[in-house]
Amino acid sequence: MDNVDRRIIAALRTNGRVTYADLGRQVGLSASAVHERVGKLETAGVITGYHAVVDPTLVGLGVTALVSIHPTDTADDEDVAAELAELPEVESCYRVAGDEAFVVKVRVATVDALELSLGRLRRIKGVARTRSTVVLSTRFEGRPNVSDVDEPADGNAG
Amino acid sequence: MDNVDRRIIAALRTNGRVTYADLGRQVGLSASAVHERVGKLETAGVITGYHAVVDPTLVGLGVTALVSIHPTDTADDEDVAAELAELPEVESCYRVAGDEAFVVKVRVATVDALELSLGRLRRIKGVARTRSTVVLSTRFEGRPNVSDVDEPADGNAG
DNA sequence: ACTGAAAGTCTATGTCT
DNA sequence: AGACATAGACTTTCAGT
Repeated sequence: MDNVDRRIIAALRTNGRVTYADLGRQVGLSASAVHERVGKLETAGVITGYHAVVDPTLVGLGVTALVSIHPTDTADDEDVAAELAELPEVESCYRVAGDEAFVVKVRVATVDALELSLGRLRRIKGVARTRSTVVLSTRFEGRPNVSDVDEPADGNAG
Repeated sequence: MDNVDRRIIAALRTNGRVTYADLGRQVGLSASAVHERVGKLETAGVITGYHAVVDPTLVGLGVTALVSIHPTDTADDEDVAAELAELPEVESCYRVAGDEAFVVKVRVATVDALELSLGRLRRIKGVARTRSTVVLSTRFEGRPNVSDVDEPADGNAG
């Protein structure tokens, strides 16, 4: 993982559909060299995928909520996580430190759908109670944190 | 927005680097037709971008925290949001209903860096206090919610 | 809105340095 | 690890329906 890799990653986080040829121009390598590096980054699990991002309101998912999930005394984390994964409206799922077991992000069409979803969440074995925070607006989301990538490539491959 | 569009979106959410030729095969259209549809979805703002997703631990960002930001009585939401946007470690920022003004997701390298980041957050004008929840593990994140897309295309363009 | 064709570009692989 | 060559695939545009 040298600076060239970091710049490739930054470029792909910014534009996941950039061509290898373009990437090569950006980092000063041939397309085939970039192709090889990206392949290795994918194989190594550094790059886990490429995804289109969609405006949720324009696809009928205008209601977002952050839901804290408090476990029962006898709850099994893995079982709870597995059941959360079954619910398509649960977009993200974090196991957290503190009173709650999980914090999940739920995305649904309407507040009615949110109510139904919360009902499903509460019915999961191991869930004692939930606490919902409705998102009024998403200022930004999933921004790439590309701190130290602006430097020129150093050429010293790792 | 017909079923074909929804299937195209679902495919691009799953694999943002899929080719138009492939997409065409998946939805039963020519590559040029798909190209045109995707262009329209982008122009309409339905598809807002394409991004590579990276394993945070493998790029030196192993510590994630969800931070509730409680405002002062005189806080200006927009100013606070603008200042949050300046901090690269703040990956997502939600304006929420309830006691807190914002919930943000912070991604940093170490707990020391988290402490520094929380200091920066608290120093923002309009921030009264913060409440941090450290993420122990991310079970899944940003999953596509593609509910009603498995049906065959109906061919009735909107 | 879609198809099909055509020109240019890119990918993916192999060889060589 | 990367450059270069290349065959096949893909993109992008345009005329036609």
